[in-house]
Amino acid sequence: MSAQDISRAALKLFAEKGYDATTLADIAKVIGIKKPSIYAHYTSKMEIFLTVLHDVRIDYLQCWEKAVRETAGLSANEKLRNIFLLVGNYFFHHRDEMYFWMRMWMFPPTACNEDILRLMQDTNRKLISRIANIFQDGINEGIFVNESSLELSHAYWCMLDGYLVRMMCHPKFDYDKALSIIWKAFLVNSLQKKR
Amino acid sequence: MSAQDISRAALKLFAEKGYDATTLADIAKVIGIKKPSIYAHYTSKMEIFLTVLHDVRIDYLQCWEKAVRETAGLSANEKLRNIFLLVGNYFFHHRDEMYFWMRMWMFPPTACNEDILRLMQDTNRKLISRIANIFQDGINEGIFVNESSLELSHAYWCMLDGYLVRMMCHPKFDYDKALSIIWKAFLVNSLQKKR
DNA sequence: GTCTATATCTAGATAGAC
DNA sequence: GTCTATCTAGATATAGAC
Repeated sequence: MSAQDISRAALKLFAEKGYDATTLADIAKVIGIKKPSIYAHYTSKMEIFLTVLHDVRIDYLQCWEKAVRETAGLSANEKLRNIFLLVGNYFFHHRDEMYFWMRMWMFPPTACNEDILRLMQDTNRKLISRIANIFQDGINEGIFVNESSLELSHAYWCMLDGYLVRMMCHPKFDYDKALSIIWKAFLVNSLQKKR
Repeated sequence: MSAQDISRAALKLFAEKGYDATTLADIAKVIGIKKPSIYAHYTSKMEIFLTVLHDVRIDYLQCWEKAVRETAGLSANEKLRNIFLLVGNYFFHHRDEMYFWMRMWMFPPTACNEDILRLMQDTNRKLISRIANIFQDGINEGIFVNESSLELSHAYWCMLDGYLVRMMCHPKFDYDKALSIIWKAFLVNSLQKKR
């Protein structure tokens, strides 16, 4: 039994039920040990949570690095479309991470201190900037209409967050078909300059 | 002291901290009574929650009725834009209701039974249908491209949910400016038939 | 590292006086 | 309707044996 076995089980439970509703007994039961044994690996419940958060955050950021790398040669428009697709696909195949991340982002446990909340804000702000920069490139190249790139990024993130919300709350909905329509509705035509 | 004083205080706390992290002592303290006095008005914590949920749901649905009524004479395109605006505006001025509703929608308390979860699903499904019907009208009138109206509604709801997520998580962002850009990005041009 | 036993605390809920 | 006092259950966390 390793610390990682515990954090993996904890991720699943924190994602499903949230921090407050998950007990150490729940976690212990999943991996087949008793509650006090957890303290041989972690000093507190919060330490488990922070470990999970750290891991989920790192993986999520790596997904972004990968997405940016893979779309490096594309036009601004295609970059945006493919990053949307890659990030959406990442969470589609990492449901626990999605639930955990979104829960933490929107409704963090009250036990979290200011530093952790700030980390979440900073992390998301940086990702918003990344998208804004791509929009700015597109504007500079004359592909997009000249709007504030930050506001455009927020519009993009509305779509992305909304898409994740639908993945979480409408498990049956046809996410592939929806994705193509969402993208068609959002960006394919509307923000591009008329020629 | 009335049952409504209690449910009002509970709404605020449930919205901020969630069901699990809110204690009856918290609620009692806000309205200046002791914990056991609550039981003169409610039989359990869950009953308070269900009362709050009922009230928030009714108000939210009334907001929709009003939005539909006020946009009755408009074109499909203008209907969609104005409903988005009216619903967004409602939650902008009813922050507690927004946090409560979104929290319940995405991450309901584990103590909620199946009936309650189904009620949430049904409520949201109906609202999605409403938007789909407006899209269908627009398609029939030749205003919109001929895509599945249900999928178009999901795209619309991505924007709306994403917009609410930003209201919750980016309290400082300029929601008016964002709204106009979001709408421009989303629907003004892209789904309308080229003439 | 894992266990049993236990300490400590806090929650929801009840009893009964006023 | 509100209070004090209390019950009961379940939570995090610790002590100490193996």
